[in-house]
Amino acid sequence: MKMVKKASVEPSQTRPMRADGQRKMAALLEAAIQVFARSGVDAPVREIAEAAGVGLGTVYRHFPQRSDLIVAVFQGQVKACADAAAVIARKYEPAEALSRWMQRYVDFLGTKQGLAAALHSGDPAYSALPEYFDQHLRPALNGLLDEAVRAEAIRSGIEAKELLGAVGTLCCQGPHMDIGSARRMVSLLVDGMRYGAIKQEEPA
Amino acid sequence: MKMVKKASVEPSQTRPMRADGQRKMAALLEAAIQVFARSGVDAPVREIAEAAGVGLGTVYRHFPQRSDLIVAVFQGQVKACADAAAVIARKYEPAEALSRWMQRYVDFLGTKQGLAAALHSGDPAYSALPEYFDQHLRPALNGLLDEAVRAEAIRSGIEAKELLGAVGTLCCQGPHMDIGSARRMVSLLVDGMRYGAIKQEEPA
DNA sequence: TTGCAAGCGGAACCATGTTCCATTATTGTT
DNA sequence: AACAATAATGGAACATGGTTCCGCTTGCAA
Repeated sequence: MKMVKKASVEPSQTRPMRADGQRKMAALLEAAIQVFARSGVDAPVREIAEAAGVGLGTVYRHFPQRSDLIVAVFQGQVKACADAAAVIARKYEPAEALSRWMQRYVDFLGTKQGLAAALHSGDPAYSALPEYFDQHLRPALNGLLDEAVRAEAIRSGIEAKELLGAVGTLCCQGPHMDIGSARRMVSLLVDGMRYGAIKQEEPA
Repeated sequence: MKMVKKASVEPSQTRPMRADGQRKMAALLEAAIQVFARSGVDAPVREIAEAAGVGLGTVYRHFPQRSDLIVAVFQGQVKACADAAAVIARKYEPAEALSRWMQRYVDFLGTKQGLAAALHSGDPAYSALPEYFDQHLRPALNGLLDEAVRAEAIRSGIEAKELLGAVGTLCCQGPHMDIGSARRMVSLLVDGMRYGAIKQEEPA
């Protein structure tokens, strides 16, 4: 059992991807990044295939579901967003940290045309997305939430999953996608949590 | 110039709709109500046509855009929701009235599978919806908002349109559409407005 | 060099929204 | 009552976009 070098994505216990396969996959990822940025995450698959100089079948071979492609493209940024929580928590007091991280998440979603919408579409083609996001972001948010509650800066009893979902929906105001509006509404949401805090602070 | 009886929808300054036309239109509306309730507002047009025992062409003759059909089906309920604002305002203090009306709106949107999503989809087929909703609901909400601000129960500077949009998005959590979650998040939003009020009340 | 499984391309299929037009039905007029 | 004008109908046809399928090609190990 020789361990040949593995491609970034490989089924365990099996041979590594063929060289040309890896090449196409990389081209696909590259193209998807471009196309998603230009036309949003709901760009036609054909468009991505063409941009990558690849057949449709090849797209589906590497990314059986549309959402697999999206996850592949954004996983780095999702992780970065999750990691930002700890950094922010170190710099600010709990409630402020929570607020800032929420805005950080808004900034991420808000600049990916169609991502937020896809996240909540319920379209089976995107089914893997909510799971992926929740799995990675919930722990991060939960940490911030716990600290803020412990500091009595916000009310308790808020579900991270619910909050995450709310931010996601607030970021999908159609195509006009006014990120400023999303930011204001999320800010209102955070203030709502402060309103029920044990220690009632003076609002700015 | 004899005023013949007019169909519910008729271009001004023109002959009334033919008798069979009115019949089909009524059947269509009837069927749409059923189908929307059963399969959501994004049900295939063909399904509605079939349910009404009508050809596809007939659907598009009476409702050139998909959204026209939706508006026709829900206009009564939208108006009722708008009218509820005045009633509620008479019964409760300003902030409470605002809160209750917002929940009223959530209840409306939340029980119409897919309506909230359509409202924010940006899909040109639904383009008339946001306009219609905004036009009818904004004045209602503005009244409540003004009173609450005047009573110094909430902060000022909140845009009714933005708030309406936010509630709409919060109501489209995919198909699972947990109305409880939407209610909690909207409640948080309202509390957020209270947090910035001049007179800071004691939270419950 | 050669055999074969991995990988490829894109035609074909399905679902859905929308348009078009030959056919049918209603209605005011004669 | 018969007719002409035209409103209204139904559904085939077109467009778009996701997904599947399969015969051909190619990298790789023997």
